[in-house]
Amino acid sequence: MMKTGDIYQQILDVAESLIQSRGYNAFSYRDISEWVGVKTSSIHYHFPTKADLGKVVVQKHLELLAAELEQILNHTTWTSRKKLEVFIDAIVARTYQADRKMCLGGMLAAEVLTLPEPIQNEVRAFFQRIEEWLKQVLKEGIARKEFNIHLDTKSEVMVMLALLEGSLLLARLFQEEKRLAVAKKKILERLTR
Amino acid sequence: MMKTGDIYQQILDVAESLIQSRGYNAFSYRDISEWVGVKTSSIHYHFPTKADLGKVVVQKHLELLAAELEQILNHTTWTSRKKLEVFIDAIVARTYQADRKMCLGGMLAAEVLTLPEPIQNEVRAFFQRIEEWLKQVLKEGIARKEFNIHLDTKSEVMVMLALLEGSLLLARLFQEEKRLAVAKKKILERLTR
DNA sequence: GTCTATAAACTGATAGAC
DNA sequence: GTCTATCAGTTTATAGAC
Repeated sequence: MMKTGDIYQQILDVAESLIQSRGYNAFSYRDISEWVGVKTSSIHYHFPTKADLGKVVVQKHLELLAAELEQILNHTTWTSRKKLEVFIDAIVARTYQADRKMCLGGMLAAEVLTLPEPIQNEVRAFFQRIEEWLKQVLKEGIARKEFNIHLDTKSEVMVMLALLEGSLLLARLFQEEKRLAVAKKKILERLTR
Repeated sequence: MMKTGDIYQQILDVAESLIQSRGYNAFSYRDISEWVGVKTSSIHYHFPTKADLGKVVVQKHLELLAAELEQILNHTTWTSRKKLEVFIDAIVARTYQADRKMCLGGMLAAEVLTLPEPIQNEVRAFFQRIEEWLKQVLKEGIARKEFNIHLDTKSEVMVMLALLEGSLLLARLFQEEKRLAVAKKKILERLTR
């Protein structure tokens, strides 16, 4: 027995999963139709165009992640380092460890030149939010003298994110989770030197 | 006036360009047809299936890159650091600086779960070759006491490549070439500390 | 080697019955 | 809200004439 709105959510979940594993250009309403068990016309009822669907997928994905990031920040007893560790673990858990999925944002970033503009904008918003959060944690760690005072937070955040995304891409290609462990270690090492 | 085999090469060039900007799943024989000026059936004459075409694109791309890497290595008067710089510049020149293209291997790595197996294997071979080369340069630099003796070359190579790929992805998304400059700087910094 | 013609499958999308 | 039926356009691919 399913409650109202359940199909709507199921469509979003399947679409998110398909984008993370196959990409925006490699999934169709038919795929979703088969996974959810409704006809493609029903999907169009909830999401008139594929661009609409894609946009909502990224929005909801960001909403959930942002809430999780907020929670991490609120753990006042955690060190800044611990917060970064939990963040990285959270990302890996919903990507590589979840059926070798890629980061939603990273996948769409690769396809960016083919995406409808509204989706492009959501993808940028996604990474901007993550970078803001990382910057906040870095500054906190510096203020607490936990991290190196001479860190350039702006470029340090860029490096952390790029290293994480690149490692997700390559770990998936080679099926080597070790690459993610290395990335995590090196990201954390950079901060205390 | 065009010599024999020219169409063959043109098809490869256009396909390579389309994959780097749009991805394997977002280009069609029709696209190539329009760019090259031949019918799609003529493309099938040269490359019976799309998988064949994709595979040859990656093979040739790797061949050219490998030759360039070989040449870099042969500059006996260059420092190891200089060799790495030239390598990074070469990658950026044929990606971001060439119409915001993505790295061919990186793009295909994102789509890996949707690719025909022969292409998947070529993509892995592509990155394996790059990593071998990087390892060689690192070891050379260490032997010359140019780089830190305590470097773990295996994981250091992973970090360099992941950071480069992630930066290409994000620089493209935000149209910020600065991200590539930062990546280059940080990659080189890691080696002498 | 390139063309015309054609096929069969798939795509995102709409109209209208229930 | 979901369905059936249908659309026009696209995709990869083949057969056969030139």
